[in-house]
Amino acid sequence: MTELTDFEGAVLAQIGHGGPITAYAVAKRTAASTSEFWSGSAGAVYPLIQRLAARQLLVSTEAQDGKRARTDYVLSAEGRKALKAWLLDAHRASDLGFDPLRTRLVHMDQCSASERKRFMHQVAALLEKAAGTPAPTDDPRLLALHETLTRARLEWFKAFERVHSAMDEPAHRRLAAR
Amino acid sequence: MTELTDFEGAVLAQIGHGGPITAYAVAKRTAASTSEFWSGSAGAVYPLIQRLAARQLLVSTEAQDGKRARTDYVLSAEGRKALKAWLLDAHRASDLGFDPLRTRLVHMDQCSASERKRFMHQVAALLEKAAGTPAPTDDPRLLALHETLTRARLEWFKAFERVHSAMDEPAHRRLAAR
DNA sequence: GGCGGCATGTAAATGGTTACATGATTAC
DNA sequence: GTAATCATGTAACCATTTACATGCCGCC
Repeated sequence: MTELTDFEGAVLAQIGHGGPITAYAVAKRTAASTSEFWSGSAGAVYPLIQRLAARQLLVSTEAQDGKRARTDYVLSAEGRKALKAWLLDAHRASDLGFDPLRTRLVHMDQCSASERKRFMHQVAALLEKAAGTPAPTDDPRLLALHETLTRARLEWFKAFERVHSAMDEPAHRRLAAR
Repeated sequence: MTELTDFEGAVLAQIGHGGPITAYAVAKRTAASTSEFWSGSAGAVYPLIQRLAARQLLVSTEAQDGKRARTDYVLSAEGRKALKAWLLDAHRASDLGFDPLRTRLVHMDQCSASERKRFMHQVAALLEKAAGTPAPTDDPRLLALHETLTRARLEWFKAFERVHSAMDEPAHRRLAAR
């Protein structure tokens, strides 16, 4: 069996936690998550869940809601095993992944000081806002995760800003400022 | 003109900084970056650069290295404009993006305490290692960015660990520990 | 009883990955 | 002089996105 992709793992984990659950509900929750990295579109989620079911990681049960057919999914034993292998993969977990902010900050030297200043201001405001907004959940663990994450992100950004702008100052100003 | 993807932006930025440069060099630098999110494979980079050139964001010049043909690229004026629009997009920049660690931590309740403990240990070790390894560059700004980032990531992880394990303790132990 | 939006999908386009191909160059 | 590796790609595959299709439900 080939390894789960990260999206497959995330969906499997959602089903493992919330199941029995429909593909529609998985899509909606994904779409509502704090990151915009996965859109949670039907076009992604329905085929993905069908693939997982074909691999026997999910078992489906047909149900009827009045006149509308519905398919509910839960993890199979195999599915739970695959989920754990994905979840507990420390090497994959500790990669940096993709951060649109980091990706841009690396190249900040390619714009003028005023452009940079304006950008840093805007970003700081958006990060502050994110840090002030609780996660869309009532699970205290997820709230804590989101809070520590957004706060750490903001602190990191500020630390970088300090270092970066310190480097902008010519040496004599840096000395004079002591 | 449609918006640049993040990978297109990152490649444009590399060319803007290092140009004139070949597709091969861009691919190699991408492959050597600290994140494994983009593989930097020829199959991704060559077509991407061809697309950017077709959109007139790059200008190419043919050169000869002994017997081997080579194509060098630099930004056009349009290309620099597009790069800045991508680079200074504060809204896209402040999204969380994709973090394989965050994606997993959200679901840590789905494994046993011992599995979780082992995982957290392994991850902590890997993050410590990353924080102790300087970025593969000699640009002091990038070094600083990488250092603040890896340190912040480690601090965030530890903060989460503290909160999470505090929640594991039954109330009387939490009180007794005062 | 018609209309907005809910629930369930499918189709085409896009963009990245792995794997392969091919000729030039370097190391031994 | 031949094996490894560099440099330049192309091809087949795969996952995700946007856009579309369709029938059901609740509401006015």
